[in-house]
This record gives sequence, structure tokens and C-alpha cells, in this order.
Amino acid sequence: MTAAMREANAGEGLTERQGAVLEQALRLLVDGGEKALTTAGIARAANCSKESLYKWFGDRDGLISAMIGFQASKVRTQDVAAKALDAESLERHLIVFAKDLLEVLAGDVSLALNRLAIGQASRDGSKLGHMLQERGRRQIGRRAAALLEAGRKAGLLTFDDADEAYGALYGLIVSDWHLKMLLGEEAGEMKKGFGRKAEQAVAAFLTLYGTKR
Amino acid sequence: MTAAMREANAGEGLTERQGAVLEQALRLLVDGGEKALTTAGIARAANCSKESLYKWFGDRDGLISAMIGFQASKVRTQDVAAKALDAESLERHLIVFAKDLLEVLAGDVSLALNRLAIGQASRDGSKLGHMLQERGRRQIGRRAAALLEAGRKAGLLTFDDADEAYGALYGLIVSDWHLKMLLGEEAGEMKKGFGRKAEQAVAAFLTLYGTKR
DNA sequence: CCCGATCAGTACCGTACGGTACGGTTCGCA
DNA sequence: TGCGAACCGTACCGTACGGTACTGATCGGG
Repeated sequence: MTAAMREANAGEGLTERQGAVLEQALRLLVDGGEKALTTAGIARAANCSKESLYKWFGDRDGLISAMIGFQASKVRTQDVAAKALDAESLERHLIVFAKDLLEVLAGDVSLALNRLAIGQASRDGSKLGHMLQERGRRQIGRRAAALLEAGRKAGLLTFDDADEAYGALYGLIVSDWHLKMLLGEEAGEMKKGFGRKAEQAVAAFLTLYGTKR
Repeated sequence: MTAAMREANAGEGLTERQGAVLEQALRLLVDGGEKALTTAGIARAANCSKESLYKWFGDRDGLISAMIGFQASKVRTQDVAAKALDAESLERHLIVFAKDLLEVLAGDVSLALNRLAIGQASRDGSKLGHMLQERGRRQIGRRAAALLEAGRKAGLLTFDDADEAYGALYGLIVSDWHLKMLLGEEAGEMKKGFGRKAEQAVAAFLTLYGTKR
């Protein structure tokens, strides 16, 4: 087994070296926005040659796609074990989910990648947008769906359309915070309100879809 | 009175000619994204010279700011006359508000300007983001706030924190649709669901904050 | 000990954009 | 009629980026 073959690890077909390069690229993107994400800049920051970048990723778009895939592969969410739920534990799980969701959306890398994909939505036929949606959102969406389904099976929640219920939960949690952060609102101060916000949102959601009362 | 002096009209310090130029610039932005928003392209589309663009707007950023201000000045929302509200008319007003909000957010120009501001959020210290927030969002926010306040005064709604109530209303209406559209999801098919979505959101909101039952 | 592959570093090319300068034209005004 | 301001169209300049080509160094395998 050669060294070249023992490197496949990141869930994609990526070398360790390539992963490190993508890491530097993400760093550049977070710090300086899309303008800073230049091939020469990445090569300089990652101590590699432009030629290698093009050999590995094809072109700039391929590199960006690889960045999204790489980041998504790092934040796989583990599903909660579907153990017995009572009203209190369901609420606790929902609050944890809400906090996690807000934390993820407020993360540096998430914001930077979303900004990048949104900025390119007009030119590339929303290829990056679909990718981000598929590999990022779907994960956390499935976690929520599992939670909601478990709640319904336990007789704690009642809804016909799971997507509708999830939409309400998402909206109550996030409201317009995500957009405000994407537009540049300082996320630092907002993070302190996440806990309270999560609890309020879950309380409202349970009022709408809970069977308790 | 010279012709040059009768032109101040658009609520800004803008000439008719300058307004027409900004119109063309918005058209370019909507059709081709930020990449298509080039000084040469605007000059060509508007039949004016680049020199005039720089004379009127300073530089590219100034032109973009002027575009935002110009668009905002066109979509001033008229407040509903604060007449007597009963439960049914409040619900009707809320549903109209919800539909309007969804229509505005799904509009070509709104999406394009939001994409532009988000794409530049990293480089310009979110100057455009604040401008968009201030001149666009605040308007519709005030309309909602007035509606909620009227509902409370009429004894139809109950809430302590108006911002919290508005956040819930906004989240229930918009959920993650805005982000999906910003990422490039085809808005055409979604618009058909706006009516139902608006009614559901308002029903949920009234369940949370209404005094009816 | 040598061969071939890989890769860093750099130089290079074409292009496109932001911004400026200039010649020619229109038009209001005295 | 003549002057001056505004302005269009275009040419021009510097720069920066995406992508390619070349050179030399490192390293694993035979």
C-alpha cells in the first residue's frame, strides 16, 4: 500500500493535502469574502502551486464545490437515539435542536459559504445553491424530521403535514436572523440571545403542535 | 425655472435621466447578476457615457447605493387606515400583509439587490446591508407593527414584546423560503403556494397571540 | 544509484474590469 | 449668431484575475 493510497479519508475522494488546501481556502473565504478567494491567494496560503489546484479541482468552480462538500463532510450531525420520549424530554431535545440550528447558521464558515453561493446564484444556475441545500440543510432537516416523527409516535405532537410543521418550527426559531447575519449584522452580540430565543420558539411550537393541553 | 431644476422628483436628489439610468442598471442586475453590473454595460444599456456615470455617482459603490435608494423610493408602502378592527378584519389584514410580504421578498429586484448586498457584506463592512435593511425592511416592519398594535388596542391580540410577536409572525410567514429563493430555487412555482402559506401562517400566529379562544 | 512521478514556485498570457481623458455634438442662453 | 455647459461615444491605461507552461527540487521504487 503506497502512501498515495492511504490518504482517502474525508468522505470524499480527497487527499489529506487536498483537505488542508481546502481548509486554507475556507479560511481565506471567511476572512476576506469571495474577493479574497483567488487561485493565487489560495496557492500562497496553502503553500501549493496553482497548477496543482487546477490538477486537483479542475477550475475555480470545481474548487468551490469541493470546499462546500468538504465543509459539509465535517459537520455530519449524529441522530439522537430514538429512545422513549416524554413531554419534558421532547421539549429538551427541541431546545437543543433549536440552539444547534442557530449556532450552525451563525457560524463563520456557514455564513461565508452561503454568501458565496447566493452571490453566484445568478451566474451558475444555482448549482452551488442546490449543493449547499442538499448537503447542508438536508442533514439538519432530517434530524428535525426524526425528532418530530418520534414526538408524534409518542402522542406528544399532532400534525398532518410534517413539512409544514418543520417549516413552522424553523421559522419560529430563525425568523429573520439568518438574513440579517448574511447581510453583515454583527453576529457576536446576537449569539447571547440564542438560548432565550430557542426556548421561546420551542414553547410557541409546542403551543401550536403539542397535545399537552 | 430651468429644465435642469424641474427634474428633482424621485425622493432623492436625482434627475429623471439619472433615474432612467438606475432603472437600466437594475434591469441588468436582475437579468445577469452582479457580474453583469459593469460600468461599460450600464453605459451601453442606458445610452450614456461612463464619464457621466462617474460624474453622477462617484464610483461603482456610489452607483450601487443609488440603485438601492432608488428602488426603495419606488416601493413606499402605504399604511392601512387605522379603522375599527374586528377579529375577521384583523385576520384579513394579516393575510394581505403576509401575501404582500411574500410577494415583495420573491420579487426580481428585491432578490437581486439582496444577493448583491449579501455578496458584498464581507468587503464593504455591510454598508449596503444596513442600507437595504433600513430602507426596505423597516418600511414593511412598521406596517406590521402598526397592524399588531391596532390588534392589541382592539383587544384581539395579546403580547408583551411587539418585536417578539413580529418575529414570530415573520418567521411563520417566511420560514426558509427567502433563503431558498436567494440560493436560486425557482420562484415561479413557489408563488402559487403563497396564498395558502399566508393563511396557514396567520392562523398559526392567531393561535399563538390571538385572544379569540 | 538512478528513474519517473509529483509538486512548489514563478513567469507568462489573454481578458475583462474600474476609472480617466478626449473629440464631437447638442442645446440652452445671451 | 456665438459661447459654454453638459454629455455621448470611444479610445485608453493600469491592474488583477483565471488559467497554462516551464523549471527545479523532493522522494519513493527498482
